[in-house]
Amino acid sequence: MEYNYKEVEQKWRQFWEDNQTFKTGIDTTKPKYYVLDMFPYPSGAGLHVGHPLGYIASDIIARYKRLKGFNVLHPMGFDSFGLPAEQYAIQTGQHPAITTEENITTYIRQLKQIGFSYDWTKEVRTSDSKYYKWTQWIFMQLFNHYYDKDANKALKITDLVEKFATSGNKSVNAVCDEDTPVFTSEEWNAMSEFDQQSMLLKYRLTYPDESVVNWCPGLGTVLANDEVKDGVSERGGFHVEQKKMKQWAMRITAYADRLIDGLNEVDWSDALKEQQRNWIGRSTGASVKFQVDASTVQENAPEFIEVFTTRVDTIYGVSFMVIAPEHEYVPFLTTPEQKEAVDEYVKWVASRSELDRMSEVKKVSGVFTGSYVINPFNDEKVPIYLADYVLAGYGTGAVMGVPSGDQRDWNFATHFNLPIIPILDTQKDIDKQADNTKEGKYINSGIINGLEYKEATKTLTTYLEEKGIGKGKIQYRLRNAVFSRQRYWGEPVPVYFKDGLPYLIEESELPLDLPVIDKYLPTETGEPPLGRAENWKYKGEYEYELSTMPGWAGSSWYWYRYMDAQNEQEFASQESINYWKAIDLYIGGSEHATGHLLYSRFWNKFLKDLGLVPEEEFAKKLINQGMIQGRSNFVYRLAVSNLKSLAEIKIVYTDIYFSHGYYTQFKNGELSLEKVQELVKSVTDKNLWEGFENPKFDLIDRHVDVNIVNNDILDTNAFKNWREDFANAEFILEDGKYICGVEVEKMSKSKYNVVNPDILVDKVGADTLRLYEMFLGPLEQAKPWNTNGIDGSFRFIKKVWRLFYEDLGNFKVKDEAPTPAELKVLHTAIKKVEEDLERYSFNTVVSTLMICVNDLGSLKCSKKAILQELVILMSPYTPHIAEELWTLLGNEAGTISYASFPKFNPSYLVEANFEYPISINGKVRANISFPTDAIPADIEAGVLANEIVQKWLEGKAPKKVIVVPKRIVNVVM
RNA sequence: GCCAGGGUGGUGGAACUGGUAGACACGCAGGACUUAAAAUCCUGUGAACGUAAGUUCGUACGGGUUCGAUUCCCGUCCCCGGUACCA
Repeated sequence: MEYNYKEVEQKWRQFWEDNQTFKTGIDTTKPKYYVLDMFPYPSGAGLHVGHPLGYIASDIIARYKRLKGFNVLHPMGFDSFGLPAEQYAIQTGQHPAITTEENITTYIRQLKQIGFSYDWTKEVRTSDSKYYKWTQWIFMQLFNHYYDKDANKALKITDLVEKFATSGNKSVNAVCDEDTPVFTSEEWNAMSEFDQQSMLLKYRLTYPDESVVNWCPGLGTVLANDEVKDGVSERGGFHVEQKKMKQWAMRITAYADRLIDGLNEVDWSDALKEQQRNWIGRSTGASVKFQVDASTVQENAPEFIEVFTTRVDTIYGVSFMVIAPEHEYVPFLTTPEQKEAVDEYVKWVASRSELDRMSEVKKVSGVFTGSYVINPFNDEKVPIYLADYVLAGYGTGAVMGVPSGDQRDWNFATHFNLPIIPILDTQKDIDKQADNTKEGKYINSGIINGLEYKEATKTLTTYLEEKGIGKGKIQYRLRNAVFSRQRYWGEPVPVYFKDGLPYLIEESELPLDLPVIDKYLPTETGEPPLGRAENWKYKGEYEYELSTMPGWAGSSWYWYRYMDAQNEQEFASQESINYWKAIDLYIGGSEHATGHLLYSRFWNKFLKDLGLVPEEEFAKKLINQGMIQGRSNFVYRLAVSNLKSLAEIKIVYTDIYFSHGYYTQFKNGELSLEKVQELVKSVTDKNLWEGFENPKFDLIDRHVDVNIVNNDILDTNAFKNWREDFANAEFILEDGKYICGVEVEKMSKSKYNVVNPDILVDKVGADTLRLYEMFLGPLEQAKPWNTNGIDGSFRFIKKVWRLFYEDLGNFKVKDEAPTPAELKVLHTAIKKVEEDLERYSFNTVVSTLMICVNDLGSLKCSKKAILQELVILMSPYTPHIAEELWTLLGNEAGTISYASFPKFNPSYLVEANFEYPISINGKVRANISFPTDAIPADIEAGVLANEIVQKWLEGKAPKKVIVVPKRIVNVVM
């Protein structure tokens, strides 16, 4: 009897839904396990085979943990705010909510087909106002808190106000803007409401700030770096410039140290942790103030320029200073002679994105301002340059140039003919390249001459602090996160403006719903789309914030909402948060390494400070799944042409398609016209070259829908039916097949390489798809999608079925006692499956299951005791067929989901004899055979076993014996 | 550029802690069953040489450490992700 996967799978999906098999609640009698997928953005292209990869893995773990007796929370939802729906709205006028709703419906339908054990009653959508009410609520908490460095946590802003009123801000050790002045309580109390509120903004964890954005005047909007290609907008090709704009910011830097320290307590890959550490970029160094040489500068020029350096010890090697081209000091430092050159340079830089500037480090560019600073240590005059490798937003926007110790500075100095001063006696070849060594003794270095690195740094820092011109400082690469977007489809910021200052709306007024607007573009005056909303004023009077929140707002806390998704009083009840606590296993793409995962950790720490959540880190274990790339297929169309003269080229595209092998020959210049003409004759009587003088041909590659290609072989009939212009296609085959070309590209609609899971579920069933996706390779590795091997997984399912049914359709499972050989096969599998799942090696489990089923097939095993355990073992991977077989074995329907995982018994694996492989002098191989009960303990333990070998060599003493557990690796004679 | 990861047969990959490289699967070739096809089952399948036993080479490339390296170290090349407004 053939296994009818369609019927069986449908039946069990229905069963799970009808019986709410996977609905989870608080159950204190069981240990809890929270396994979560990074929720998807519901794009218009629907779910492709890359999405389920991580979902299948997490589902396997969820099902495995249920078998292990855990109460498992395994939810799914949608990160449904985002740019694509808004772009679509701009193009078509359809409200993003409608687009989003449609896409989510598709996603849910597709997800349900794969048999995930989600508790759908806990679904969340970030664009649902019942959800974003709480995103806005968290924003309000951030606004109402500041970071106290002494308490090392966020505290209420009202506490801060109290402190200001009683003792000013001198004794307050809090994270705030760099330019915050010191004031007394008297001064504070004398301040106007406006000044007090402005001052508090310098402390709040979210605050309005000036930041640089990609401004596109042509579109009247701000663009993501992603939307800018080569200095122009991807959409429309308009000019893009860098512009400063008022934006909400999140004071994530307040948490920088805790974000670094917290990495020690999570089980994430070292690579990912390293990336986060580097992103935060804590560097210890010093800030140094350089006095500006007043003789050449303009009025209002600053007295000092401050730089941050991690190598204060190189200060005597400074031969120039560079400030960012957009630095506010630039106009004051530029001399009249240099003005033209400086203006031109600044203009050029403004046209370049930050990414361009960072990327093209090899090309040195810059311009002299005409002014100088004085090196405080040796009173040397140092020229001030502008260069685009210095970014205004990082540090002080100014750096000191030490060509002998830094390659970029060296390149700059060489380009502008600036001196390169050696500062360490160990530096070599500094006329050819920089040498960044810290070894050796200082030379040409005033007060640190003859000292070594550590002492020198200490001496200099002390000197700086004594003179009040600098201090030891910890600097972070991490910048405060920009939190506004000039977009429509995002959470409105629950803020209104009074007298130019932001105020929160009342909590009771949440959610602040997105207003309805008719067009989704910015306003004519350059305001964000929300500026179009009519009569949208707070209390009918005050202007609301017109920006919306960024994509990451809603995704920075969603795992708590799943715990109690319907709660209208809180973002989740304390009871549920304290039960589920944190995510035990989180699976998602590595592209979120520094975005989502960092912001989420930040918000989680903040919520922890408020006492709302119990854990400092939100995800204990994290696995990054690799990206699935597309694998495009090509057909090769024959084009016939003649080249009479350049003016008279005639090209005719024929309906003849050549198999890939001919294309390869063609590319290598091995395919002659005669050969092509001969091949063409086999499919058509027409002379395609009739009337052509000097005939030529070409093979044109075209993408072909991968869904009508199987194992790179084209389904020629499906191709003819695919599109009208292929209806009359003729094919030049190889070995009777039309073989397509292959290329790895991004998955995209236009390349016809999007493989849709629905089609595969229809063709081979959800179990096969689940099995195959896991079998593809290590979860964490990026790989192109390839459907070629899926038959192997399909065969596995059919083989399992045949363990239960004879060819004639009789159920053959017997209630007999299993043989030792059968038990060995089963228990080998139990051990491997368990071990591999515990280390999240999803692909090797599939091999283990395949070997187990093959072996049981060879043993013609149809014993109930064996098959029952096998079915449980398979159930996380192939739940549908497992459910079916489980009931066929006489168990109650649906109980397999909470059955217990087979217990491994090592005694079934013990052999009577064990062969120890041995090699002598690295070459000759032989085996020593021992009865198992006589295996020497020192071989098991992997220690030297000279005696044993000597005995085996009949008395000859080996020089050296190298033994590893269960193997004598080498005997050196 | 910078940060991080990767490169193993015709293909996807396995080898977990430095210990018999290529498990498992796809594909291919041959065979069995069949009127035939499909399905299924069996055998072979890294390369070179050899009738064979076997020998040599072989984990991107070049070096190093080690009795022993796909694994550790140094250098080079190539591919993928991130690079702060894609999500």
